[in-house]
Amino acid sequence: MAEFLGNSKRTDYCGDVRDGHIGKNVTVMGWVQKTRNLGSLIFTDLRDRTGIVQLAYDENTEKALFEKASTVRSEYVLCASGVVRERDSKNANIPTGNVEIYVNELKILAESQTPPFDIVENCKANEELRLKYRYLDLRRPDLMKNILMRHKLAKVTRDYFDKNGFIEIETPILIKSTPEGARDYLVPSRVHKGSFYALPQSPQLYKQLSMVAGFDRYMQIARCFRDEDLRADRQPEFTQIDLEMSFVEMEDVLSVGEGYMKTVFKEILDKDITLPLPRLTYKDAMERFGSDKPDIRYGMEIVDIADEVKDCGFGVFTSALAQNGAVRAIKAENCAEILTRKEIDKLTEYVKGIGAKGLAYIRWTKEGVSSSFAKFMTEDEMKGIIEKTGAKEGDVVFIIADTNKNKALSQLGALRTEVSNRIGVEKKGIGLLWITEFPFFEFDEEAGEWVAMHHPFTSPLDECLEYLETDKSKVRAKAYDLVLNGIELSSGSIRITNPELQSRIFDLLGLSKEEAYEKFGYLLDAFKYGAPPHGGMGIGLDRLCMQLFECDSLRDVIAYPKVQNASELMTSCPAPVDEKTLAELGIKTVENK
RNA sequence: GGUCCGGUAGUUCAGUUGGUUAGAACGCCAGCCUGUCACGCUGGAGGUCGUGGGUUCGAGCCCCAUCCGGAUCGCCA
Repeated sequence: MAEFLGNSKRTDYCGDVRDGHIGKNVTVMGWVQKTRNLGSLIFTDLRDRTGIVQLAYDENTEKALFEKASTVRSEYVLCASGVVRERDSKNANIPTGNVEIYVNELKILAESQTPPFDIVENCKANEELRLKYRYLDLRRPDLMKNILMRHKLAKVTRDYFDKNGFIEIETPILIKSTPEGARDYLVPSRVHKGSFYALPQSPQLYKQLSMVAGFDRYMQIARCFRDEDLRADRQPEFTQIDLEMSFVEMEDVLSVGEGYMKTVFKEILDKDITLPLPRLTYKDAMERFGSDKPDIRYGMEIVDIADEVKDCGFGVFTSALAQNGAVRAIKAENCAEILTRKEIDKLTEYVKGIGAKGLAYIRWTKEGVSSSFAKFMTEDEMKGIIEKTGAKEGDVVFIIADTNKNKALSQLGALRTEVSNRIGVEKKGIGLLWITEFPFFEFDEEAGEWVAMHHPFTSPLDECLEYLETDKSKVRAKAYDLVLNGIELSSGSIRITNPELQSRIFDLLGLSKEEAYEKFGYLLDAFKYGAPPHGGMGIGLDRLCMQLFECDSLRDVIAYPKVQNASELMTSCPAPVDEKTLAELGIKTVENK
């Protein structure tokens, strides 16, 4: 039977009891990790968010108390008072292992059913089950630690930006839908039937308006929402460290951004990173790594072998080159034994899955060189490829040819990641860098038109303005991403504040004056009243945690995450609502087919 | 929307070519136990093999459908 807390007050957290407490009376509260009943001796490990301390009872313990202690089971909530004493036999494995609490008063504050899985570090239980009982999952030390560290990161973040003159401003959660980019989550309006609010994909326009207002430097730890399919590193609601600065150019924003990263790595991991961070232009990143978010902790860079194969007998290569395409290679070192024919076949399937026409390879084992295309090549041509890629015995070279150079590059980029994971390439250090000079436009093949790669308020580079109307492929933007270990951590840009340039851009994106005004009129109006030059960025807090705490999934750093179909298993949301509620909102139910 | 992987005791898993009563470990329950900390020893309970069909003399195993979870492509300005 559970007891009342009464006048009991905690004197110490479990994990804090140390040698210095010996001889003192303490009161601790927490959950039972484990009891070990030896007959006339009982030991109970009591856990709270700080750690574990051992409670002890022996033959001198009052009989009723001893009886009570023997009824205690896992996950019972206890309030235990007693004298801290040195242990007879110490446990070097835990920080409190020198001492124990010799209990003289015990309250069972709550009993517990046997939990559906063990509340232990590295719990092997299925994630589905753990998510259903998320409150128990969070009790586990590793997940508890992640959430506590996340708190610390948020504190470090606010401190850093406060020190640098940023003001935290809360922007609305119910906003106007701007159907650009990702799908919006919509909220029906009861008062305005048939009209909807949207949940923000980011506070983008509000932070720009805050610059017009004159706050000069804004930041917010902002919740953002996107109604798109989930991934291990994508949740439908996520948190951004959102910031915007006035009277700045790109260098100023990057400087604040990398100063923040340095502070974070120091404060959270006690690691030093060197500034300024390395930079790659988008073009170079694509040429070298086939990705705009390259993991630079390992090599395996892309090599152009066009010169080596341009006159060879292999039609796949020559025809790609003849049509202005590309033939590029990557070299995976010391993995010819791991990457058997069968493994290479799997990789071929993989690249075909992402649109490649095929995968050529050279595999150099102790037995010699084997290759999918050697029969079309002269010995010198093969030698040329091997020399150009620097391959040696034990290596495998992969080659992709495509009539579209960018496709070949991005396919090799994806292959590079896939191969590095499969062969377990060593990834050393912290792969933190800026990617700059993103293209302003990208060609949407399906729609057959140029669309904005970033958002339409991104400023083109000054020297690219002349190409706006003449050659969209040449226009680069004042847009920059921060990449950490192969994931996009942050994205930002300098914004357009010149109304004429803005309408030129809308025009080029096929947005009429009326449409533009309908969608963003309030921003365009605001810019008529003195808009300072400004720019900023948004840093993915969840992704940052994921990297800092070395987790494989965002779900490990978000207290209450959603699963792949965007539902939450603990509360079973989303859920239907009753007809009356829907009627109030002016919504008719549609039979779901 | 596509592709792939998984679902057997509370948990993690094993389960041969389709063949007698579906096993192990941990956990749980009971008893014993004076220094445990993965306590130990003895005994016990615990299963709609995700669900629904089908094939078969016979299905955990084969086939179809479906649900749930994961990875990934599309998607994510």
